[in-house]
Amino acid sequence: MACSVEAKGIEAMEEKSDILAQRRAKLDELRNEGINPFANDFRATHTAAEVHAAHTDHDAEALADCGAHYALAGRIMARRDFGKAAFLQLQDRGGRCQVYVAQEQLGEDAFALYRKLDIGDIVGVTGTPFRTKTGELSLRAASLQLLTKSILPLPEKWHGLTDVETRYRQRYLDLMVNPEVREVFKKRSRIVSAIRDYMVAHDFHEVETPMMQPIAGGATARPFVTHHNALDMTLYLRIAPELYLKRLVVGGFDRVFEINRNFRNEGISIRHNPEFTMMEFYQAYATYEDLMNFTEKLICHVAQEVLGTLMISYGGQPVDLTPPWDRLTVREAIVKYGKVDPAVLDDHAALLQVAKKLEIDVEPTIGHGKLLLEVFEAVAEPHLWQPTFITQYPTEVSPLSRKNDADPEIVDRFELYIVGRELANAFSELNDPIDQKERFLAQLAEKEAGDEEAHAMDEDYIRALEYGLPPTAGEGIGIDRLVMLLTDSASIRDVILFPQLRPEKQ
RNA sequence: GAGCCGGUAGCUCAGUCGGUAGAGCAUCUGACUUUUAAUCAGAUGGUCGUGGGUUCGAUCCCCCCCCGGCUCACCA
Repeated sequence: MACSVEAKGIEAMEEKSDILAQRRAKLDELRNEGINPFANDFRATHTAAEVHAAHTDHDAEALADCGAHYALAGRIMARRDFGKAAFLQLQDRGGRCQVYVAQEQLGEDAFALYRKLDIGDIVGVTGTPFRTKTGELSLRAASLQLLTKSILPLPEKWHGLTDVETRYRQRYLDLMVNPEVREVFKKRSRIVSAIRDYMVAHDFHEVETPMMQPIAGGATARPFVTHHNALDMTLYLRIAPELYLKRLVVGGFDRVFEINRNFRNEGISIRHNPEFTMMEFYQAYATYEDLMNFTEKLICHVAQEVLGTLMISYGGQPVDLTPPWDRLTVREAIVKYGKVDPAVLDDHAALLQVAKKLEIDVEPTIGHGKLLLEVFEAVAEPHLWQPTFITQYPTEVSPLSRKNDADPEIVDRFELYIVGRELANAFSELNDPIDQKERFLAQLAEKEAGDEEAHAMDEDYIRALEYGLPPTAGEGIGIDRLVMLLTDSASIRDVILFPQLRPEKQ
């Protein structure tokens, strides 16, 4: 018995020293005093940003006379106590506002409550604006109410939260204490809105197509596999919406777009997350050349709208988005950046030698088109820092693109590169059902030969083409990568709120 | 999947050529009615990522594993 009493004593001591336990004890104390630590009867009239905006030009005298009265709600991010008065930083969705709490204004009871509050608590404050000695616009609290008690301590006020793992796992904390992170995600939202507005303004119709597909088509990538119990069937998370969107063009939606997630069961890197956001859009009676012009205008519109400039910087290097952007063919890019003799580009054996010299790992049986693309990616891609359209892709690597009328070895396709990264991929769509079926069959042969990423046969898509897909051009724009570019973010995880991580160890 | 780097208090970090650890901030107690990382005095706080090995003794050395970052591979 004596033993258990002693154990209890130790437990109590440990509890007293533990911040979580201290905060829990405060919770109980507040409840015992009849205060609801999770009240929901406060209505803010303004945000911190609105208060600042209303009084930017007001000096102390003007403020005293303005007669304004505000109710703000937010989280206490900092406090500086001076006995019977204190300053605190209140943070809401619009920013921060300093609040001056003094026993003189609040009264003894309310001030006693204030003293029980902690950094991290969410409160409602009413009061009048004034300027402190140092000129900071502040709210003189007339009343203070606890709205939500926080029982975990916030990261440090000066260094903040820098541990990358914690920032990704506990994004709520990251957003709470790192204002620049909040800005990135606000910007992301504005970018998506600007894109959507631009598309709608150009008569595109927004749609949503299946994320769970019986055939994962529209791209070459390994899919995630799942199972529907009631239908007892295998389903794939989509790797692209392409084939569904084109079905809609067949159906008469001449201009469609979708901004949504794709899922690809592949490696994770600074540029790849298993789920990522793409905008795909299709325009009937247009060609890939029309889309190049459109893409320039779209991205410039977004940059101008969100950043107010076309001269941006990424990773410390300038990027000039001013149109017109450079246009190079795959071959021209290889010659320009790889210092490769143009004659070699048509000589398979010689090009294989070039690839070998570049230490590109290629199968000896590789097709010429694939080989060209491999060499292009090795020698040219890293140099494409300023916005550049690359055209004339080999037919072999473009199973859904329309062949060029003059040269069937290439297709009417472009990819857009900025800061050495592929940002968009577009082509005039293949709308000949017989040609499409043959390309699917060729892909099928590759699949049987062991290529896991080869495109699957989609009979219904062929059927749709047999009804007639008007001449159409389509494009996919990687939204995450565009956001990375426009927010100067080094990692895709910095523009995805909850990037994929392994589960936290318990 | 491979290579390199990292994991120490709530947060940001230091440290121990092997003798069970420190600082700042946060927290607690006290002082303080215009601060701006407020200040001053005192105090609490750690299974040093997990498991094993070597050793009289491991947070430190060795091995396995877990988690993360970067590079590469796959890809957008």
